[in-house]
Amino acid sequence: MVKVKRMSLETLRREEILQAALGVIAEKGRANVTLEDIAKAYGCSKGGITYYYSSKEALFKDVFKYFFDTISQKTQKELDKHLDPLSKMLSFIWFVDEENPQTMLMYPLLFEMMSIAYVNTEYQEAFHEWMKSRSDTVLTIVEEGKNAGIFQVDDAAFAVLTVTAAGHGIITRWYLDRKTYSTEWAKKALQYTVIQLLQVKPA
Amino acid sequence: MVKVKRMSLETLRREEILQAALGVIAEKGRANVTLEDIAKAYGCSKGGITYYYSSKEALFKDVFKYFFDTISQKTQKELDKHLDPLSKMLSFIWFVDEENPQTMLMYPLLFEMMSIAYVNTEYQEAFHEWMKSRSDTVLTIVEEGKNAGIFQVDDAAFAVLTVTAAGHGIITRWYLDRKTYSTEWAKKALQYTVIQLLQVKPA
DNA sequence: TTAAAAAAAACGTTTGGTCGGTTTTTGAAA
DNA sequence: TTTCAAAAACCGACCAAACGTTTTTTTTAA
Repeated sequence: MVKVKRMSLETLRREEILQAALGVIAEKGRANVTLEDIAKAYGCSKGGITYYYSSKEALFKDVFKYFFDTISQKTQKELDKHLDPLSKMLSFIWFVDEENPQTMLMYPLLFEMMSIAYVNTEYQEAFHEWMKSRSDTVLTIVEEGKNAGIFQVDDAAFAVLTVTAAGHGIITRWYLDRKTYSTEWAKKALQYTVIQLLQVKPA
Repeated sequence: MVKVKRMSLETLRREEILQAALGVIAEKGRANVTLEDIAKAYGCSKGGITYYYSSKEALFKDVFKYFFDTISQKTQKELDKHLDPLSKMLSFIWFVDEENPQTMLMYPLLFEMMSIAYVNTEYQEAFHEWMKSRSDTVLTIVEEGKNAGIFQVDDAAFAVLTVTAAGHGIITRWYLDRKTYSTEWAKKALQYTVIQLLQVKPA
């Protein structure tokens, strides 16, 4: 971990605290989290937290930034494993992985994000930017597939928004109600929506 | 409003308070709502609220129950306007109606619901039951369409879960980021997902 | 007059932020 | 290498504000 050694102590501590906070939020729900909870989870006192974060709000903002960054990085990492557009589009099933605690932690944050966004313009704006950058990434893939004749859909931009939105709905329901929306279903559904909504050319 | 006259005063007051609470939640976000906010919105004192609701939690629970009921009723009402399965499936665009404040109020509640559900088993269970009943309703329609040869998808149960989940994602993104996910897009996307995911027979 | 309905006041708890103090680390001088 | 003062890191008691709930008081209506 050269990176860690290079970090200033402050940067390191802030990230450690932030990750602890994320865990506590995912466990108790944002509204029920106190500074003491976070301090306890991290293993320090309340003073230790306020030493690195001027306010709870500031800390939470950083948590959400971390949430965005983590998802973007993971997405990119999975995309880079594949070359052809169809495989890339199907790589998004990494979202459906019950065994990966890191991934599972992100869902509560997504829900909290949406709950804040509908009332707070700053978060709403952040959500908008996130969606935009995400769409751009996917659009490149879809257009490439369209040019290659793999995706036969007319309107690539429209299809991108639709297939990503559909994916959003699928993983949301999977996370919240795995009794009805099983893991098996979620994986198949993600695949099915890609095939049907991008109109993948039959083999 | 014969119904209202038949109600006991208590039932009436409870419903009025509940609706006021819903409005305040949608406006300020659940975590930031106090009893005084609700009292002010309703036009009474804090004591007036506690006279009819033993606790804030009890009131909020009723708000979410109201939320479920309202959506179910509205859904049924829209479904009843149509006879053929395809029209019925397309009737769900009532969700996308910026001009209907009643409808728009429901989105914040949906987001709050999900935020509570991931941490509270009681709400999680309620969400599950809601999804189940919703799926059953749609399954009837899809099977009818399948028998009539309108929907050519193989697995009706699978398709139902997928098309409803996709719809969930579409309306969610539409509500939260209308800059990227325009109203026009949302309506087209709902239609498109029905057609593609249920494999509607070409005319 | 009495009981229900509503308001007002009081109460007690929780919690985020502050701040003075304590411990630990750092780095330069001896 | 040791010493030691200054800075950084961290602790935790305390405070004030916010809030849900309970209790008391007032108003309304039958």
